[in-house]
Amino acid sequence: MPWPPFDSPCLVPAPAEAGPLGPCMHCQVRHLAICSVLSPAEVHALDAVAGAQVLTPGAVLAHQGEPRRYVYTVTRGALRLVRLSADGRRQVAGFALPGDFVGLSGAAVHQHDIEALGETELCRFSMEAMRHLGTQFPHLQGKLLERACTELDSARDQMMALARMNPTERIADFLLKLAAQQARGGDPAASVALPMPRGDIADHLGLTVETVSRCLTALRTRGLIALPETYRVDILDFAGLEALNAA
Amino acid sequence: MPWPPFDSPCLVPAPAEAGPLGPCMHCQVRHLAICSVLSPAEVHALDAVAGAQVLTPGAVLAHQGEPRRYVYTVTRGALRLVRLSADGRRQVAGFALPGDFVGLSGAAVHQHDIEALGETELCRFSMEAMRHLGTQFPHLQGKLLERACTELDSARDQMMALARMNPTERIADFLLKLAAQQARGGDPAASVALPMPRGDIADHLGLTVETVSRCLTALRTRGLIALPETYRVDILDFAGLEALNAA
DNA sequence: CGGCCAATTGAGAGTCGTCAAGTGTTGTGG
DNA sequence: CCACAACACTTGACGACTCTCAATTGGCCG
Repeated sequence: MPWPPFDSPCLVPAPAEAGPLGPCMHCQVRHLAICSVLSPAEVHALDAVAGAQVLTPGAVLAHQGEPRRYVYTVTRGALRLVRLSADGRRQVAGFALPGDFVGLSGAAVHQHDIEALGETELCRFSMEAMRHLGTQFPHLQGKLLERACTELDSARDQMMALARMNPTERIADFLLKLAAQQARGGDPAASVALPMPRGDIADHLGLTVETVSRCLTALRTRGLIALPETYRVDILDFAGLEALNAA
Repeated sequence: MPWPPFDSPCLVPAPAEAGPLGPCMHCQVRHLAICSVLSPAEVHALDAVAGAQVLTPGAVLAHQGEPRRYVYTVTRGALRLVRLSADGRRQVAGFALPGDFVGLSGAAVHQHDIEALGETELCRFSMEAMRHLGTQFPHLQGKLLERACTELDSARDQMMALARMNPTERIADFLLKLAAQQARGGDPAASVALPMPRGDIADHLGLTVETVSRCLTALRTRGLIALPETYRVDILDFAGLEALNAA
């Protein structure tokens, strides 16, 4: 089984301030990414056009170049966004964890392959329905804009990492971001699950598998992290990792 | 005078399909980036909250960390967005040319220094006014979302370039993008102005000044470009350049 | 128990960054 | 009007770092 294990469902609890809204009738989880500040009427309208979907490990949700028809929120598992160039070079644009929204793009066709890491559950919305809801509820569109801007900020962050950090710094930066992403606003946990194989990390950070492995070993040797399992990292020294990428 | 020359005002004509709208009363140019599909009422409302601003070469429009109060459209000249890390590493996140919109970000404070390359003219909108207009005209918010998504796509493009292309390919990619950006939808011109010094190109592409210089020389030697002036590149072989970055 | 795949570890080579010198242009001051 | 100084760009030599290639280890499943 080449796929990393998913022993925990990774269900993210809804924030308390979301109010007394029930969970989505389809995926049984709030659409955290876009709903946490919406009104009950808006959440209900979203639920009405949502559909649940389950992916087996390695399943491909969308292919590069296909017309885009849906957007998604991840409710369990994880996705990777992969771009392949004509000559075979591979770039992992990012990973979507529970609570993340997938599908913010200005293009009419998919810019990436979207693939499931482990068993993954999604909530699906047709883009047409989203457009309709957007005109009906300006608040929803404002929320989407906010989210797009946040994504833009983190994309620029990643550019800085790729352009100016050495491999060890990129790994440290990646681990800290992953911890924060999994914590979803709460305190980052010291033990971070790596839902993706080394090759995906490498292609995400512009490195090779060997370099990723060497850097992880180096961080472990320096006492900053521990590697209890292949697909798990324990962060022993947050400050030490942060000091590496003096952004 | 360390600043690249700006002999042409770079004023971009409004697209014909924009309809019979007059130019902005402040900057005398349509706010192309956001107005081209807006209604007359919306454009008028935008004009009413706009203010013109002129920057001298090297002037700093905003500092990293300052609270964000305005968003801008560039109408003449060019801007660069610069991020400096604590240990002095420099990253140029991007360049804004006439017609570009500056200020899409989810953060409350500026993530970059914004500096003028050559003499530059802007049209300025307070973020508060934009928010107000957004609720008043959902169409405007939709247009901003669309634009944010486009920016997101190009940011991911840039990540691919930084992660997986060698220096020569990055330069080729950069020149083609710059040509397209200056053409604004029309056919890219064979002669491309470089409003920025070599150091900015280097910090934009994650390279050093020396490497940028060597790669430009290499492209010239291979007959793909000509360098009639320091701050101008003639593209002699579009297909050849595109073949380099087989994305 | 053996095969398969991913991850790790090691050795060698190529590329790009660093340091240094040289070239060209611009603007200033004699 | 010319000389010089300042600055950016270019070119060259060298070295470090990361990629490539190869072998080994480790875990999971048949």
